Amino acid sequence: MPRATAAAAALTAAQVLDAATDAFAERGFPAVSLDDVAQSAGVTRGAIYHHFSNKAGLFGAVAARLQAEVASAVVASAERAGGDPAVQLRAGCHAFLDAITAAPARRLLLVDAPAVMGWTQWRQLDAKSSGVHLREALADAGVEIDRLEATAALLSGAMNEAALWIAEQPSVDGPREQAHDVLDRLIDAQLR
Amino acid sequence: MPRATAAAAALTAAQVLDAATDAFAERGFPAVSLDDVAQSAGVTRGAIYHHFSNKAGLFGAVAARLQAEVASAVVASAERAGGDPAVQLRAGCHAFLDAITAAPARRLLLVDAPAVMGWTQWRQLDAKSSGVHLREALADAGVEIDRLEATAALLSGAMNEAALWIAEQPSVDGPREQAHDVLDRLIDAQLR
DNA sequence: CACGATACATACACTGAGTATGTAAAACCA
DNA sequence: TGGTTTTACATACTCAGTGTATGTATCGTG
Repeated sequence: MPRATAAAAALTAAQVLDAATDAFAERGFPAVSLDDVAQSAGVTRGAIYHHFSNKAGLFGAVAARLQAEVASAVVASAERAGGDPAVQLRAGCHAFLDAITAAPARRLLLVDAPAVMGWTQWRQLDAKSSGVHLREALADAGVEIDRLEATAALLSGAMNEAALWIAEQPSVDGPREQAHDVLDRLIDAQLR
Repeated sequence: MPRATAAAAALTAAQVLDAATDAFAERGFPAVSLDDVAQSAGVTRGAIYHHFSNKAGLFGAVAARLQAEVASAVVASAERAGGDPAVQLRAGCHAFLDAITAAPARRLLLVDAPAVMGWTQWRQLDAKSSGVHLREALADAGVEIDRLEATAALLSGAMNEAALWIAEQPSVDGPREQAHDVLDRLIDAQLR
C-alpha cells in the first residue's frame, strides 16, 4: 500500500538509511543483503531501489552521513579549543580519533568504505568533511604549502589506523592513552 | 585429463595464484569471478576449489605472497643500511613505502585485503612479515616499550595512506619526495 | 476529475559462489 | 603386476542475492 506524500517518502528513505547503517556497521557490507535491510526497515527491495541507485549507492549514503557526523564532532571540539592554531589542531585531531573510534563508524568508514566506494572516491568524501578542516588547521599552524597535502594524508592515515588499533586491543582506555600520546608526537613533528 | 604428480599439482596451484594475483590487482576482489581466474589459468573452478578453500582463501594466499615480497624488500634495504639503528629504521620505512607503492601490491594489500580478510586477520598477516621488523627497529632505535605498539600502528597507517596518496597524484615523483620528507619528520618525532 | 508523476510492491532474469558427484591418472601395496 | 586407495582435477547442480522490468495505488495538478 504505497503512500505517496513527500514527507512519507522521505521517512521511508530515512528508515532504510537507518536500517542499512545498523546492518552494515554490525555485519559488514558483503554480509548484508538488501533483503535484510528492506525487512528490518519494513519495506521491500523495490523501495530501496527507488530511493538509492544500488547497494553501493545505499552504502555511500550511509557512509556520507556518518562521515558528516564525525566531522561535526571534530569542528565542535576545535571551536571549543580557542584561538591558538596549534592548540586547535591538536584538539581537532584528538576529537577525530575519539569520534571515529566510537561504535558504528569505525569498521564501516575505515575498512569497508574504501573497498566499496573505491579509495579515490572515499578520499574525496573525506576531503569534503574532515579533510578540509585538517588541512586548514595544519596551514594555520604553520605547515608549509608544499608539504601540506602529504602531511594531511600521512596524519590522516595514522589516525585511522590508530582507531582500528585501539578497537582491537582487549582493554580500551590504556591503548587510547597511548595512541593519543603518540599522535601528539606526530603532530608536534609537523610544527617545526 | 587430470595429471597427478605432486610437481604438476604444485604447478597448477601456482598458475592459479598468478592468475588470481593479476586479476585481483587489476580489477579488485569483488569484480573478479573465480570463473575468470580459472579461465586465465587454463583450468576449471574445480581445480581452484581443490587447492584453496574458497574465494577469500585464494585471496588470502595472494595477499600473503605479496606481503612477503614487500617484507623481503624492506629487510634487504635495512640490512644494506648498516649498523646504526636510527638509520636502519629510516631505511626500512622508506623501502616499505617504495615497495608498497609499486604496482600490484597497493590496492590489493591496502584496500581490498582489510575488507576481505577482516582488519584483525590482515593485521596479523602484516605483523608476521613487515610488522615484526618495524617494531624491532623502533625498539632498537630507542622507543620505549609502553608506546611501542601504538607507535608501530600509527607509523604503519601513515605509510599505507602515503602509498595510496602518492598513487593518486597526477605526477608521481614530486609527491613521492613530499611523502618521504613528511615520513622522516614522523620517524624523527619518535626518537625523542 | 481525468491525467501524469511519484512511491512503492511484485515478479523475473541472470550471475556467481559453493557443493556434490564423477573420473582418470598416479601412488601404494600384496 | 594386478587390484585398491588416494590425489587432482572436471562436470553438474543448487541456491542466494543483485539488478531490472513491470504492475499498481496514491498524490499533486491543471
